[in-house]
Amino acid sequence: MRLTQYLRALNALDTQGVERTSSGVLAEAAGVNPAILRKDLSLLGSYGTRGVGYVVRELADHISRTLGLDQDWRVLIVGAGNLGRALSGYAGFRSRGFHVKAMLDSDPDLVGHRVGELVVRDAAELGAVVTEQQINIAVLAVPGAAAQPLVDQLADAGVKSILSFAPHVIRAPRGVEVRRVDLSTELQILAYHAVRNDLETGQGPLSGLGTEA
Amino acid sequence: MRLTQYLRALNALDTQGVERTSSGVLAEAAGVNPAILRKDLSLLGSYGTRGVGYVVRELADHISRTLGLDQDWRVLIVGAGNLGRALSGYAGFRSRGFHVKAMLDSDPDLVGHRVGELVVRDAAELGAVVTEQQINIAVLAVPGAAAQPLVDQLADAGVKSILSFAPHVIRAPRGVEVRRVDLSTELQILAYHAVRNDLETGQGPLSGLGTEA
DNA sequence: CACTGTGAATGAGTTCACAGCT
DNA sequence: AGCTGTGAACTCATTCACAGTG
Repeated sequence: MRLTQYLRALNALDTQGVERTSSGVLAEAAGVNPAILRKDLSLLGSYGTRGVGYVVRELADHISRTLGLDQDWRVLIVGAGNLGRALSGYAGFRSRGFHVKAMLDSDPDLVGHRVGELVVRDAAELGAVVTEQQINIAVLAVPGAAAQPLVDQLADAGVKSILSFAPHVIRAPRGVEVRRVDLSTELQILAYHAVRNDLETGQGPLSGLGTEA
Repeated sequence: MRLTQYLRALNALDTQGVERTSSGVLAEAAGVNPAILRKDLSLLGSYGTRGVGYVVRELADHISRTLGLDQDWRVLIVGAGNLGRALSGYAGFRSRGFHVKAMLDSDPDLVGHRVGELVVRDAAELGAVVTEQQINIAVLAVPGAAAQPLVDQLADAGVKSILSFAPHVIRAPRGVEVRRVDLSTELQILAYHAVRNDLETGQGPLSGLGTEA
């Protein structure tokens, strides 16, 4: 999503005290082509001023609202392993309106332990926790095989947005958005490119193949 | 990269004792269209048998080689915070040929501490560590602002593949592949979709906008 | 005869280029 | 004069549909 990049660039400009900017400058900062930036923004309904450009603060606010960053997101982390714990403390979340409200694990040895300000609760309580904490986003930091059942349970509990770190293809129930981040896959893609570059120096016959994870 | 998904699906089939498969079955398992799967595989030079299908093990090996998973990847993790530590212990890495060989941090309080089997070393030693440990992939788990200088240093040291978790747009030096995983961005994209679905139920006027992070 | 490999058709997303405001 | 907003051209990826083959 390019909007997030624009927002970052705008915030950077804002901190620097810049009040107005143009598609050229902003596109440069966000690392994209000016034309597509203008198209995105116009599509978004945002009004720049012809001959002048965009008002930084105004545009930033507008994008923030569009991204839903003005509302509070209540996050549940499932899996209290290393990754889950790292995520719960991740600074970038809080500052953008994402609040980690609860943490679950199925391992009895972990249940009851403190992680930061949270106490790990039993995965069996999933439904109750979602309701009680009014969770609207879940993050799965669990082994691959555990992911699908959890997604189904979360969907039943009414969670419509899930970010999964499990290395498994997931069937998302209707109306539920699942995004996957697979760390091994990211490294594999790097490895793949490294091999290609070493062997062929440049574009071999294999291009495309969906560069996305 | 779809190859990684095919490989996962193939390995799953292999463990189940399945010896042969078809583009239909495999595509289903990988969650893609059979046509593109065949196109990918043919492009890759792999030979299936018309009227029969693909030999699971053979194809899996072939893809593994193409992805460079038969060679050893020596990984350096920069940043020994929560995320860095979680990554260093991530089980999915080792099993796919990625070996974390060293860990750096610039915080003197962390330098010298053990993390798993590693001892955290000073970020100032970056060049030396890369050479000595023959690092070929680096993972950045550092605050946003620190990323760009580190990428430049890594590039100078000869590292050509970098995975960054820093929330910053990065200028990749020539010949260096940088992939970014931005956790906040992932959540923002989810939040964005959640808002859209709530308000408009379905495809509003805003589609496209580069669904990739 | 079933299933691969692939040219041709479609479609999505990006870039160009310029008309239209301010 | 300068910069946005946008139709039209283009590029790249995906899907269709079928000829070719074991």
